[in-house]
Amino acid sequence: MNPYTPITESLCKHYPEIDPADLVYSKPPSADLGDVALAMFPLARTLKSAPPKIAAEVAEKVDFGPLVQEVTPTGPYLNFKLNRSQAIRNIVSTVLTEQSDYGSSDCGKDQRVVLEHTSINPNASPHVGRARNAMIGDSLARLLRFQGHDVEVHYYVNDMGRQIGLLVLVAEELEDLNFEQILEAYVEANQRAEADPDFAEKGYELLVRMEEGDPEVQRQFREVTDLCLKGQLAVLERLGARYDCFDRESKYVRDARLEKIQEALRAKDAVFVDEEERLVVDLSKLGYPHEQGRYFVLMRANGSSMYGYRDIAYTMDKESLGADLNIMVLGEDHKLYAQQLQLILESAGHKAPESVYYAYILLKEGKMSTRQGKVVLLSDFLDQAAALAVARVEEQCRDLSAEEQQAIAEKVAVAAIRFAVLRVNPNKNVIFDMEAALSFTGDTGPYIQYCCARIQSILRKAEDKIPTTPSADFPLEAQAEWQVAATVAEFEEALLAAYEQRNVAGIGLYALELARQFTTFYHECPVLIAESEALRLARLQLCQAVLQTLRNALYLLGIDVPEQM
RNA sequence: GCACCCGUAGCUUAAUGGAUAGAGCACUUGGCUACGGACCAAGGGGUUGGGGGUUCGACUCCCUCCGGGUGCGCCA
Repeated sequence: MNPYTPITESLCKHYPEIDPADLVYSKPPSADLGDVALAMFPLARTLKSAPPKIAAEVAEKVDFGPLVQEVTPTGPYLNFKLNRSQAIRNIVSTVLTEQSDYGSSDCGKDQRVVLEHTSINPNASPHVGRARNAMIGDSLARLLRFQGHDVEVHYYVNDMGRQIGLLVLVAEELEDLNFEQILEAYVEANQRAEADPDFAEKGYELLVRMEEGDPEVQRQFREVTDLCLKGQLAVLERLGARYDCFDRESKYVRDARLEKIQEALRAKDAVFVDEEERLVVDLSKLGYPHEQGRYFVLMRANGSSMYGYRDIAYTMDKESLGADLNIMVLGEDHKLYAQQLQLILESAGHKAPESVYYAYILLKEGKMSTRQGKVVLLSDFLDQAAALAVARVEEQCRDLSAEEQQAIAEKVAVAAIRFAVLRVNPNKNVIFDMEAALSFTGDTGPYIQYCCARIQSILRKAEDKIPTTPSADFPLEAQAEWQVAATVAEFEEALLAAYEQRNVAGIGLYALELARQFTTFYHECPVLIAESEALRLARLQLCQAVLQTLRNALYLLGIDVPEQM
């Protein structure tokens, strides 16, 4: 919602040539300048005049109606002092009416989306680095749905390939393999393959038999990957990530569509068998401009397929679902690979999906390393965070059962990790600081949850049924009241930016800002013991509106709001 | 070597090319007879990696150098 539309309308009425999209409202740098500011720069071209001149002229000539109490031109800016009571009333009323839809601009209406994310290799317990994909993907799915899209979330299960072959070999030697042992088994398998060429060769042989359809080998692959996937999903489930479809890579080994791709490549003379008998694509024939990354191997000499070959079939399969948007979340290490895949698909007249990239999560000590044990496992983090949180909850929510306390602690733990990861722009490396992520103070998910808990505490104590329509007598005009309401009004714009940029980081920063504004209001403006009944009710409604907005924002980040904590 | 991403306060980070670069952590000082102190108020701390350029105006765009991340023919 935009509470400033009356201003826009007045301006456009006086200057019909103005494009309303050029009117961008912002907060003035200092509160005594006014309640809302409007920059004149974008109007300079259409009105053929200098911004400061425009500001002065507009302030003198345009009648802005009852919402605006005062207009002051300040250089190239126009600063408005508003009838705050009226403006806040409009904002609160909108939120209380739209409730859990508040903030949606419904821009994805009637559009279907296929979104693939997470797709962790089934060989180990997910660490927080891998989980960045799941958190970004899951939040993106929530945002797309919130904006009206019909979203289908896909998870590609890499249930074959050399790594699984080696894992099967190690698994054979163990009595009963469980999920916890797989991380170790995987490391061991790789070390052995490096040291012992025969062992490595056995892995490749297993792969060939798998692709040829040997039922026993297929059973073994299935057993190992199922075990891994099940364990991984249990951890991802704690994060709140949900998937609609699991697509197994092994399904795409002998896909008929790959023949068509080969034909198209041959027609452009872009595929050849190299000196080591591999089937290779020469991407330079498809317009790839560099020497590095020019070759893309489809099949090994022994006839088994490479990952990319199967992925071509999988990508076409997703394309055939006919969605309006086809999006995948990828680590930045896949950038070149995705570009290569795109060239191949487009050469055969297919459309590659839109990629959303994210950079790696690093530790303060440097890169995460499985072999050196320098990883933070997601489950370990959640366990530690929940243990810390439950100690606090036991103190502060004594009337609750142990189960309820544990459930709250788990929500706090998830908020801590999801917020710590999602608030950073995805193209930047996240420096993951275990201590900071476990502290729950400052710019954190639990801080926002705490703000919500306080609001709910007020609402509980008020015991009023809060009407969704604010009364005509709505005496909110204090600075803190205005600031928090104005921030509430910015929600839709923040979500639209997140949607367009496919970047949910802004939602986290927005929620943080709103929570901070509310806390200032909370300390300055007593609600339950306000001077008048009208003021008390208006403030309760403002509280309700802030809570609703924070809930909606946190929902998009996959963070639950506990009633108490 | 080539390509892509990043570099902002001691640390972690924010800013559709626009007003005085905004927060959190840490540090200093103050605030609980409380609508919940997982909090608030105030303070110190910045040549936005270096150097050029474009622009009325650059953290933002272009060039270059330095530093970090990522990728570059039988891993997935």
